[in-house]
Amino acid sequence: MEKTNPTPTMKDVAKEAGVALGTVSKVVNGLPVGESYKIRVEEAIRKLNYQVNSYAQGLKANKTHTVALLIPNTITPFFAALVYHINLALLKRKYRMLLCSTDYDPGLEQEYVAMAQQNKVDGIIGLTYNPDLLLDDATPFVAIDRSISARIPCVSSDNFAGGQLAAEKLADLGCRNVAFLRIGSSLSNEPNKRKAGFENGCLSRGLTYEMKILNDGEPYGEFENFLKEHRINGKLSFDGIFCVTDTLAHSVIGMLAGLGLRVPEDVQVIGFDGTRHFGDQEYTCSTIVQPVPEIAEMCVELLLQESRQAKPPLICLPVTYAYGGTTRE
Amino acid sequence: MEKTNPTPTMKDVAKEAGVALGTVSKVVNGLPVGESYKIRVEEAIRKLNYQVNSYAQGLKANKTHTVALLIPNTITPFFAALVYHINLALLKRKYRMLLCSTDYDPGLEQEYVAMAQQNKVDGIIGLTYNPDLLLDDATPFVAIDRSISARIPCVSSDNFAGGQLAAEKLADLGCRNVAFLRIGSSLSNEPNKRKAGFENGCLSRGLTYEMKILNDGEPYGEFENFLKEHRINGKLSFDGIFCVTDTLAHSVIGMLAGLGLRVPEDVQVIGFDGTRHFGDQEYTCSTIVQPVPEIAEMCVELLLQESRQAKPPLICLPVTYAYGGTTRE
DNA sequence: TATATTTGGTGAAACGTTTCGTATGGCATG
DNA sequence: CATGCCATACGAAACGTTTCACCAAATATA
Repeated sequence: MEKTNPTPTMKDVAKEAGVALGTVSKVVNGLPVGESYKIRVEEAIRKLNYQVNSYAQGLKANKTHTVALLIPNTITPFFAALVYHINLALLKRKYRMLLCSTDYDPGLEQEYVAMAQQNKVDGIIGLTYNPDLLLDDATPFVAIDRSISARIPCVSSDNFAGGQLAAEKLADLGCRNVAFLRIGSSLSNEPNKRKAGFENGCLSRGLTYEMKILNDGEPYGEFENFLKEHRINGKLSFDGIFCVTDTLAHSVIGMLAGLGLRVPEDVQVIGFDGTRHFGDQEYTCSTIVQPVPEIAEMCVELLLQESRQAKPPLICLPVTYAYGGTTRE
Repeated sequence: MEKTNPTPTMKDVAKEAGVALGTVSKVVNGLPVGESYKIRVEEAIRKLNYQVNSYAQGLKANKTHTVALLIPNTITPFFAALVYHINLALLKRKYRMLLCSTDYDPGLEQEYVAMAQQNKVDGIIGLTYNPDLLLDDATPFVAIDRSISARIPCVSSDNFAGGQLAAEKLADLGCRNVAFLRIGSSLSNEPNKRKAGFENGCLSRGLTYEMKILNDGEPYGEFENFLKEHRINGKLSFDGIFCVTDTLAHSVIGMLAGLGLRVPEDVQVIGFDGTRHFGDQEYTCSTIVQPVPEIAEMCVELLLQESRQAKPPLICLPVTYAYGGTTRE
């Protein structure tokens, strides 16, 4: 009578195949084994529908083939794209992904890090906002966008060059007076780099410019006031806007439409990130594109590479401009 | 001399505290232990910075506090919102989430399921498209949107009612001739339910209607043709459009603008999903809102509830209408 | 044919928990 | 003061792998 084992173990397979435990282990792990043994074991595995217990594996090998990703949320399109492409890069290397959505909460970030380490993931990729995140040095860590410490590698896009590119593009498209728009006083400093680059670009191209930080609470009212202050004889005193993110750009475009201003005829708008609908070729606005697939690939590569480098690299990837209907081209 | 143990175990803690292994285990798991013991153990844990090895735990208890989520991608806003809210619901119960992005690939879906089961996650939540997905009955499974088998509970929003609501809303807002738009011949059947509901609503309100499936490849050209066919004396023969998703609605609105048609003055547009930018109060278009937080909560609840019910429930959650600027109100 | 050498399968030990039968100390009872 | 009982800490066994020292068989060498 066949004894139906609910979840067969290596021992069961060994018995079924009439071989030793270690032999089964070798077959499972692809180590060299005599052909006849291999066949018998594989048959037994099929017959019993055996699957390795990766928790036993993890316990023994202290390796889990799992990486934790810390990210504020999955809804912001840039984050969503990051999650997607990091998942892809991990899948390619047969790694699994533990998703940790932190909501920008430093406490939660720390909690997730502790959990990830306790959970013995093989590494952590983090886009975090806790300036004094506590890391053990047993678990490799790669930061995105924000350098955490001198010991931690960091991958980001070239935010300064992006700001500069936006200014140059607006200048090329005929703008003379431009504005930089961002929301709130974010904890991160990419916006500052984008702003600095934009400023630099404006200066080198002789554009007059204006910087405006919208209040997080009610950007609409503030933006309207901003526009009123800059309207002379019914005409806007600027003809180009660089928004710190595409999301903000979308809002701004909506507000402009609500105020009877045409984009790109009256004002040209450039965003930042390179958001687009999935599978769609079209960008949702003219934008500075972050190379998300490359960022993802680089993070995973750095995280999983065998040799820790003495001096952790700070990678800065190039950005590009893409037309998305909110500029003249 | 203090021996610096790289990763202390329960045994180390026991030695440090001068108690037995089992006592440490009890303290760690919050089981009743004499107060003096508890204090000594907790002190030792702090001193050694001990953390439980959850792989040993998983091996022993056959419980991992981890749930796998299968979803086509994280970029489509509806999916992104699902991921976010399911993560939240899991976090509340101190569960972790293994994210499996499947790209609509049935093979990859099956692979992930096998991996999840092998990995001994405590359960799987899946929005999948493989009609003959193979599941073992050891791992609880909850389906989203698509009922997989009679043995598997399924959570979805009321797509039929949503379609109906869209028709009624358009009727209320003064439309007389409307169109239903979708892209491609998706494998899923929610679009069909939305269409059926819409049809039903149109009939009961006396609207004339038209159904159009846009080709996945080049929706723009097709849509333009569709419009041309329905233009009589320069005027469109319909005044309301119901799009099967918000994403499609956005594209359609862009196309309409490109053709010189005003939304909502010339045509009113209603989407489906309830997409909005993160933290923003505003919907990106007028839309039928899926109750994503409730869907997430329900999935997790069903998955983790102790008692498997004899007859797995098919949950159908109510949808609502929300104004987003692309209708009269 | 006898010995050295290699090849490759064997199975016990160990990874860090949880569990549970056993042992011990304290307290109540007669 | 002796006995019985209860509460609770103890620690060995088990979970399912991987690893490695050991051993048997097969081949090569003299």
